[in-house]
This record gives sequence, structure tokens and C-alpha cells, in this order.
Amino acid sequence: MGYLRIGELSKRTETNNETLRFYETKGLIDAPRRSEAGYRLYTADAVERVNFIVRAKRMGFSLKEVTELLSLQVEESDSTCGEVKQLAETKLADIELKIIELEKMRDALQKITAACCGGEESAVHCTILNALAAH
Amino acid sequence: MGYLRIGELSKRTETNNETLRFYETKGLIDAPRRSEAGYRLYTADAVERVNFIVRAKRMGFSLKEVTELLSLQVEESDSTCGEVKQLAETKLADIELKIIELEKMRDALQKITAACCGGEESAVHCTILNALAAH
DNA sequence: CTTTACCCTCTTGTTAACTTTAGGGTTTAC
DNA sequence: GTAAACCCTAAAGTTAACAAGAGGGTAAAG
Repeated sequence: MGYLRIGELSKRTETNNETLRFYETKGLIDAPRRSEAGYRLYTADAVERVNFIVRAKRMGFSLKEVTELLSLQVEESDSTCGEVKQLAETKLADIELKIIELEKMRDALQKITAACCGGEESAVHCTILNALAAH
Repeated sequence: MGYLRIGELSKRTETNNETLRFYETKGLIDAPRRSEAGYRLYTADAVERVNFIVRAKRMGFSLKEVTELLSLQVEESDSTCGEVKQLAETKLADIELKIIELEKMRDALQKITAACCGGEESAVHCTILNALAAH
């Protein structure tokens, strides 16, 4: 009880069974324990992990990068702490850059929607490139 | 004068000649005028356009989605204004969601880098998933 | 005036990230 | 107890997004 079979996990993560097995072969999710018949039995935190993968992918991270993100952990051992911190900071910079660029796009799109069908100035000629150009 | 050949354009956009020709076949950039010998001659705004494509791709938009973003323009005709606004708003929602999720990741990463090698609490066991779970 | 760096088209190859197919066993609902 | 729904592996197929190669013109520097 409390275990999820693969179909249940895929339903809760907007994935499908094949993708989950694929992620397992790629090392993105741990091989779970199996039932007597060989069925995969996942615990609840698999849902978190898979959802993280799905979200990170939507952000434009490759599976290789997602693997790196997931590998980030500060252990008690503390021996690899320097590398971890280094990697985390690199990824942090990546993410901050993405946020900034997305904010620019958002502003440009807001200009477009504001200029469009907004009343008097509705007949303006405007593209996302123009909106971005106009800072 | 004032025209760029393909090599010049690729240098200014972190792309390469093959990619630019590929984007042309896919309709992401307009077929430019040609020299007598058949060389592509780009104008300066090609640089803007290609850079936009590059940035949007880094954000996790597919070429198909980039095409949609680039097609967003409010024309004087005003006939398609409703659709344009609709599409722009959909993309805007996409982008805003991405920003929010990236901000969550950023916060989680900041927690990791703060906890790591930060002095007294350096021996804490911490992963990005934990950091995300802890709100 | 020729060598070196560019450019062209067309075809084929590559990589990532799945998806589908084939050929089976297992669980569960009637 | 038998269908329908679910699960397994292994291998082949697919799609997006390029990259590379073949074979051949063009531009510009010495």
C-alpha cells in the first residue's frame, strides 16, 4: 500500500509509461523496487521528482542539464561541497539570465496586447520585434 | 554596402551558416535578396530577428512557437487584430508561468548555495527538491 | 593569377528525446 | 474463469533541429 504503479505515476505527472521507463534508463529517476511480478512500485516522492523534471524541461533545460540540477545536493560528507556550490552558482546564473530575457519578452508582449484593439490607438503597426527594440 | 553576407550574420548571432539557411527553409527568416553570384545579402534587421530566435530558443520555445511569436503583429488592417491579441495573451500566459517556475528554481538554488559551505550550517543535507519542497 | 576564404545547392548523417511495435505475462472486474 | 486493463523487455521507428559532406562556383589578398 502507498506504492504507485507506473500508470498511476504517469497520470499524476503529465507523462506516460514509456517516458518514465525512458527516464529510468537515462538515470533521471531511480529504478524503483519491483512487485513479485516485476511491476515497478514507486513511492510518493517519485511524483515530486518527475514533476520537477517536467517543469525544468518546459523551462528549456535539456535532460542532461536536468540531471545536473537534480544532482545538486549538499551532503554531510562535505567533501564535494565546493563543486556543488560551483555548479549551483552556474545554474543560478543560467536561470537568472533566463528570467531576465523572459521578462523582456513579457514586456514586449504586454505592449502588443495593450496597443492592440485598445481603442483610439488600435490601428498602430506593432510587432514583438518592434516592441523589444523600443526597449 | 550595408548588406551582410551569411558569414557575417552568423558571426553576429551565435549561429552558423547552415543554421541560417535551415531557418530560411523553415520560414523563420525571410529569403533575403541575392547578389549577382547568388550570395545571400541580409539587411541589419536580420540580426535582430535572428537574435530574437536564438534567445527565444534558449527560453525553451520550439521553432514552431518562435514562429508564432514572430508572427505577432498588429496590422493597420486591424482585421486579424482579435486573433493576434488572443495569441499574444496565450503566449504571455506561457511566459509568465515560466517566469514563476524559474523564480521558484532560483530560490531553491539560492537556498542550496547559502546552506553550502556557509559556515555553521554547512553540514546540512540539502537538495534542490528539498529546497523546493520547503516552499 | 592563383591561392585562400567564402558562398551555393542538394543529399545524407547525427543527436536528443521520445514513441511504437512485437511478443509476451498479470490483475481486476464482471 | 475469462475478458479488459495493466505491466514487462528489447528493438526499431520518429521528430525536431540542426551538422556534415560532395561537388562546384566566387571574392579578395598577395
